[in-house]
Amino acid sequence: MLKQDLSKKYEVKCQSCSISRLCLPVMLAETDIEHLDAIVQRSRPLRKSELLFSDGEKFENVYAIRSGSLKSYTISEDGIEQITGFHLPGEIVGLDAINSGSHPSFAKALETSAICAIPFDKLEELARSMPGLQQQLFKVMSQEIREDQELMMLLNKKAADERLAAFIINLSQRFGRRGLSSSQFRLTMTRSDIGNYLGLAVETVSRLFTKFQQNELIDVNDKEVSISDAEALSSLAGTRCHFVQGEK
Amino acid sequence: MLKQDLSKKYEVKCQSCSISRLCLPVMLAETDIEHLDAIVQRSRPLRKSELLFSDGEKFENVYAIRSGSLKSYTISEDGIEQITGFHLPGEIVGLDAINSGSHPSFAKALETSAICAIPFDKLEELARSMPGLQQQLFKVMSQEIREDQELMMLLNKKAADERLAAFIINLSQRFGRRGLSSSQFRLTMTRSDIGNYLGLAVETVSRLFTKFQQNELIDVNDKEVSISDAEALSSLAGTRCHFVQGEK
DNA sequence: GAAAAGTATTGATCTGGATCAATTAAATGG
DNA sequence: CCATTTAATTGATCCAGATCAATACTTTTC
Repeated sequence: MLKQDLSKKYEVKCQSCSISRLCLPVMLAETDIEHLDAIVQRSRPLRKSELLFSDGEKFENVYAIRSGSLKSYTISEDGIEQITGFHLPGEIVGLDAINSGSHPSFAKALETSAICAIPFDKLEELARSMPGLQQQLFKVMSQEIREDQELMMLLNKKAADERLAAFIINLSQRFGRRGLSSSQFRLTMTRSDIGNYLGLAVETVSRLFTKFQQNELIDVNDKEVSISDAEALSSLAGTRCHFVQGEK
Repeated sequence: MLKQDLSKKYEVKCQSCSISRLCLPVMLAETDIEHLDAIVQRSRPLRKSELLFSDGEKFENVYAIRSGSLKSYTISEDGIEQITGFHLPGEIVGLDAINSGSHPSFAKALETSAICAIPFDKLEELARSMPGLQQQLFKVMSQEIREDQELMMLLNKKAADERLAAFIINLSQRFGRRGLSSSQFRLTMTRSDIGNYLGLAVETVSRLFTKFQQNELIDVNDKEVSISDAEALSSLAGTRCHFVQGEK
């Protein structure tokens, strides 16, 4: 590869980014996307286990995921890790830092991941002149609030198997929306991560994967999952499949 | 009271509102507050158990609480209620509806409560010309996201007594910030509401109140709570060594 | 102001999932 | 490549808190 290519290697413009329709530009006109693109900073991809930001770090950017996946988590005073979310391409990470001015959580790559850093002060300024961008920012944050409410229901009111089923269905839908198979995918997080997120012990998660397999709901081979009976899994999850079928 | 007074009865302007420093106007100049005040709609207070909005209702306003308290909650398909938050004066309710355009939750008054309705389209428009207001909106939403993360930690990783202690400490701090006593206050929600919110059975909540009283952490008389040992209660809410026995 | 409905407390019992323990499998790194 | 660490599975045991049950108290309604 030529030298000049290296410096441009990660320069996928918003205009040509494959997941822009799931990301901040979703509501923007072509010319507006260019303005957004102009403030976006791209750097070399994060490798597995590398941190995007840490608790206590000064808040300067929010981050859009272009490819790969991350987990975000907090660590309490007594050193206990709590995973607060898994993030896929098109999603915005770091919004929890706006209020205090410093990140209250960590974000770590679960696999090699390409990230766009967006300086928040510039984004705010841009949002003032671009109604569609302001709206999209409000929507993204609103959605995160709503999703946390659903998660609260999951953690407070659902049994272990319902939680795991909901988790798998949720991942499936999110993969589907990104143009990937919603019936077959690779888990980039460990069983322990899943348990941590869902408030279950690793052993319970492992046993449930085995049980789901025995009941022919899914076919699981280590990290590789394929959904055999989406209907039954959804009904166990207790969530209506609000996306009409037709995805492969 | 004279007739013309009735029509003006609830017209407490933002400029003279006692909790404006905790509400949206916090970062605004006097003239900006006037603009905000101009779009705020006030009506007769909600009485106990009246709904501010319901799941499925078209999203038009966000709401600022002037006095009283509310709970917000979702109801799953199988009819199970999940309380997602309790709201005090100065807090903004309804932000979870921005994304979908319709409310995904209910908000119900826990006592007689004065509410300001703020048309969101007008608020968005105003935010474009008022950087401080846009910033405050982002901050309020960011804070809600961060608080939900903390709650997730509480629900996933903490024992029943730690959850209730954290809940009481949290309420105490919020009352304090509103110029009320942080050591003595009235719970406006039922034991059942508290249990629902914290993922505990009513019986467990009731038993814990009794136990906290016996251990002289609090003094509780039905809805009236006074904190006797804030130090101990805080430490219970935060860190706790799982190996130490000694409680009977 | 009596009846009904909702709220709170306390005791007895039961159980889902945590914890402990052991083994196997898969990454990681020197 | 082998060695070490980390991840996953499966079995056995245990317990925090749910559930069931009974009573009392408090608020609402007619």
